[in-house]
Amino acid sequence: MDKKNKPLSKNQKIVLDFIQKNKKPVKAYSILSNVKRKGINAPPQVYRALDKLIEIGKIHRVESQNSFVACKVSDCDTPHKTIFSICNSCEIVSEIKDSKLFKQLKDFSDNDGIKFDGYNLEFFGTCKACKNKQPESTQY
Amino acid sequence: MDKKNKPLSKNQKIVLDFIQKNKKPVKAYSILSNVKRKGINAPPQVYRALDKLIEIGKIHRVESQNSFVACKVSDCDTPHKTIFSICNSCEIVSEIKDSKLFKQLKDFSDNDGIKFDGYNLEFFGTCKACKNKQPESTQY
DNA sequence: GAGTGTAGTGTTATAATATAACATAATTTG
DNA sequence: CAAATTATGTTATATTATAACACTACACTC
Repeated sequence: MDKKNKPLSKNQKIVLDFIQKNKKPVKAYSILSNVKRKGINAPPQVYRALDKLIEIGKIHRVESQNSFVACKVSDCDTPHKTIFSICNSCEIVSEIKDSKLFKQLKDFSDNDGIKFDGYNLEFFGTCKACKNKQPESTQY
Repeated sequence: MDKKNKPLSKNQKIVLDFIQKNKKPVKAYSILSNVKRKGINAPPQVYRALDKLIEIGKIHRVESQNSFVACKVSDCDTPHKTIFSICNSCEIVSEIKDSKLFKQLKDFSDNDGIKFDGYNLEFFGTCKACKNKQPESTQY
């Protein structure tokens, strides 16, 4: 159950390192080309590491971008309980921590009374920085 | 502004028809192979139709599956305001209508006070039918 | 109704994302 | 240490999506 405390393998470390260095989400093939000099040669090596890192909650997949981002939530040891905001303009992705929303999503059940194991929520909009850059746009 | 009332083009109709016939989300290349006899020959023709249908809210993209599903919400004329439940076992996708959750997501703003233009929420779990099929699994 | 703009179509080629399959090595774990 | 599990390395290929270009259909207006 303490998957997250298990030491990472060599390739997993290399891939995680690279993702953590980046502010923005990174693509699988961008990872690949950037870690080639560390001995990772082919896509499967990257994807395997990604799968494992996702499984233990160290990174998340940004579904709408096919990209990967390091988890910013300290106690997040599971996948699929994620809330992101994504800027349509600069594509910056932020992980949202909102305990009210967390709780709501965790407790949500559908019409059949089914509760869910996980969720992924992605908000789309224009981030503060990008809004300031384009004051001429019809904001209101 | 009444994009949704504009008549669909030939290819848009063909693609929408096929998607609406299917209970489950369909993949782009599955659409392609199924509408070849209607004169759609190549991926770009499918993807263009999909893009437009998404834009006018007739269909939605299920991000975690790279698949497409017809909109079940009658007055949904915009993309990116979607809530789905997805069964991990049978991959059935249902569009969730929950006015409380709708409102919450619509009104949500982040720490910067930024409101968002849209969102996509996907819940993952096991649907009722699949739970009944596997009563031996550790449910509780 | 000729000119112009916009949206749609058809086609070829290719880019970008992801996995199958197989052989081998390293590491737990009973 | 034997067995089982996990990770690695590699080649090939599957899947998903778009670029680029030529052409057509229709709507609008002058």
